[in-house]
Amino acid sequence: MRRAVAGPGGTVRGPRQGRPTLEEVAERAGVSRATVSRVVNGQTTVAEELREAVEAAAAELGYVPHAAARSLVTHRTDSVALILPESPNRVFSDDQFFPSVIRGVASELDAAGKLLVLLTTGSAEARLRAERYAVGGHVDGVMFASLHDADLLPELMLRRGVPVVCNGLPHLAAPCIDVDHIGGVRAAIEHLIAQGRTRIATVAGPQDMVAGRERLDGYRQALAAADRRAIVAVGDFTAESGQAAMRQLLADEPGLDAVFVASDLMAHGALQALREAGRRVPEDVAVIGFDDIALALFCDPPLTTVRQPIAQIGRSMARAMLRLLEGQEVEPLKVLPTELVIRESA
Amino acid sequence: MRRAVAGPGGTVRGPRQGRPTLEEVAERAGVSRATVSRVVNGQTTVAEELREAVEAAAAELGYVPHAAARSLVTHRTDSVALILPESPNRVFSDDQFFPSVIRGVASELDAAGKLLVLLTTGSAEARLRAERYAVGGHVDGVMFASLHDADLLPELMLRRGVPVVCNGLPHLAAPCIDVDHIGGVRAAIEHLIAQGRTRIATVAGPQDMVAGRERLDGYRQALAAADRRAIVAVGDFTAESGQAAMRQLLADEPGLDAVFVASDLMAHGALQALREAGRRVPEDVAVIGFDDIALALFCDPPLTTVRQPIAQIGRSMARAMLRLLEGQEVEPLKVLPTELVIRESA
DNA sequence: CTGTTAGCGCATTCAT
DNA sequence: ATGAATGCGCTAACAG
Repeated sequence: MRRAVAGPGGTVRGPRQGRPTLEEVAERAGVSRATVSRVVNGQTTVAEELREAVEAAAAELGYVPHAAARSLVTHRTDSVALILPESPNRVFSDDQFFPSVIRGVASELDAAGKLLVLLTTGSAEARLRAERYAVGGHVDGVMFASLHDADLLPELMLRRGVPVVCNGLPHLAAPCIDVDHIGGVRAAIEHLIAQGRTRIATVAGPQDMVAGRERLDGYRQALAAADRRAIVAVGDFTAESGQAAMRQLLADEPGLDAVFVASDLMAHGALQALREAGRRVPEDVAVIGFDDIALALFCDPPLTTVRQPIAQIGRSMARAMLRLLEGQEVEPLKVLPTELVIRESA
Repeated sequence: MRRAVAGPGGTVRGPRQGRPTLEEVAERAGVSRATVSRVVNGQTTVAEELREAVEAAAAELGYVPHAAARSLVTHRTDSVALILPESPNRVFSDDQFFPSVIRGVASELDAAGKLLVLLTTGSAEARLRAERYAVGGHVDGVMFASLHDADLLPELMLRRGVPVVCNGLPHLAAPCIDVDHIGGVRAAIEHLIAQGRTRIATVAGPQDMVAGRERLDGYRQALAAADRRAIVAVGDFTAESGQAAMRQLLADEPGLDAVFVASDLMAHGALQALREAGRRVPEDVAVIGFDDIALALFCDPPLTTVRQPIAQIGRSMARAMLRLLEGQEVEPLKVLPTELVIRESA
């Protein structure tokens, strides 16, 4: 038995003390370190007899390879980071977007035996830490969810030779996964027009993000095609901002009879604002959201919305990353389909 | 210059190739590796002149310490794992529990400059990977959220000398953070009794978890104190199971006039079952949930529920882990308060 | 205050 | 098929 190293008050000092090493396994099995290494890494060039001896010794000692030592020589860690460019509070708020992306990524990496490291970069320090973390070789690659235009981290990582996969910033020399924002929004607007709605407004998302811009573009295009006038207010994807923007729209254009809101969370806020103003949905004002998160079902009335396959974004990002790490080719831009889900609000 | 290693098709092989090392920085700055190391690690015992030279050289080369190399000698990684003992699909589902715990953990670790590694252990392989990951020294410590009784991972890690903090399994030689389930449930039942409800049923949670058992205990205790009979069905914390259990209760005891449901998600299912059965809430049947996640507000009618401070569980776990890693004392069991939030369903 | 030296635990040549 | 030797990049004693 190895002596347990303990501090003054009996407190254990340092995480791991008596962890068995390759060398100890080798000694116990009566072979060289190299042989143990071969067995541990599943090479087939080892005599059955020795292999069994090594396996027995490893089991008895409870040997587990030391990650850092191994990664120091292999330059691989078998883990991948997912960077969420918001604060933890925002990432794990009511908005199901990030959790769903994480779910997709996690299940795909899980299946590949890779580990997921989550990093939020809502602050400048957090961004710096993430950079040092990734560049420091803690992970084999980095995935970004829902990027803002001004975020330099992806480029920086690319320059450092870190494999990168993006969501929300195409044309970046890194594979990008996104959805068909414009197509989805056009379907929504056309649905409103087909209903006979004439004054169709929008609550747009933040304009420093592709998702915000393209959903607004889709709205403008569909309206222009029908020769209608655009009525626009801008939010930041939060419920509060949706409520405020809806109030603004009602003030600007009291006669509006429909609104496309660029996220379900904002749509929930917009519904509140409409209720405050005494407008009935959908009789007076039709409302369509975007995302189709669980909340859409719980809205009153249940929200008609453009569904985007959020978890699928995560899965696709993970798969692209896995291919990248294998040195296989990856398509530079993958666009997933969106779909109008009609419920009661429009 | 180091030879760049490239594969056949020009594909880069292995993530990082020409990354500058301590040695190169030292050479460029005209000092020894040790001096560079001192500067990089912020030691004050370096002459101003040399320090500046080193910093300049490091900046020019874009030097970032190699995590594995450092951790190989320091035995520290500055990152901590949070283990979520469910599948990714369950962890990141409608239930806000895990996301909220993650949020609490992330914000606290963030502030301490530590990194968060998320591991889901919903399958046997995932559990094995998590074990090897933690024991392999990838992280400095491991936190468990919402443990099941039969989960051996915490004990296993403890035996391996990995610092552990738990939620959901007390008495385990590892600090445990939990909430006052029993107190919260008793308050709920007393509220129902004060309303004059006489036949009070419960949809209990899974009985292989402390949260499930204690919430049922609280219910039984409060009923016994009032000399009432217990009416019990069991779910697994999902909405579907809540709906099924509620149907069961209505079949078993058509005359019930109140139900305490051990999670908001199950309560949402129960409300559906009650609606199906034509019972009005709260007129015919009062409903109280547990958790106070966002969904509770969106229920129809808005759900009276026992609030537990979920994000606070995460924060407390993180703080306990940080203290553990500092070698400071940590209280073995921390119980956070719960609180009855009265809305319209009871 | 600085440089020299010696490993950390492992995978991987290269001999045998 | 196996073992001996080497080095990944870094920190920490130890001298000076």
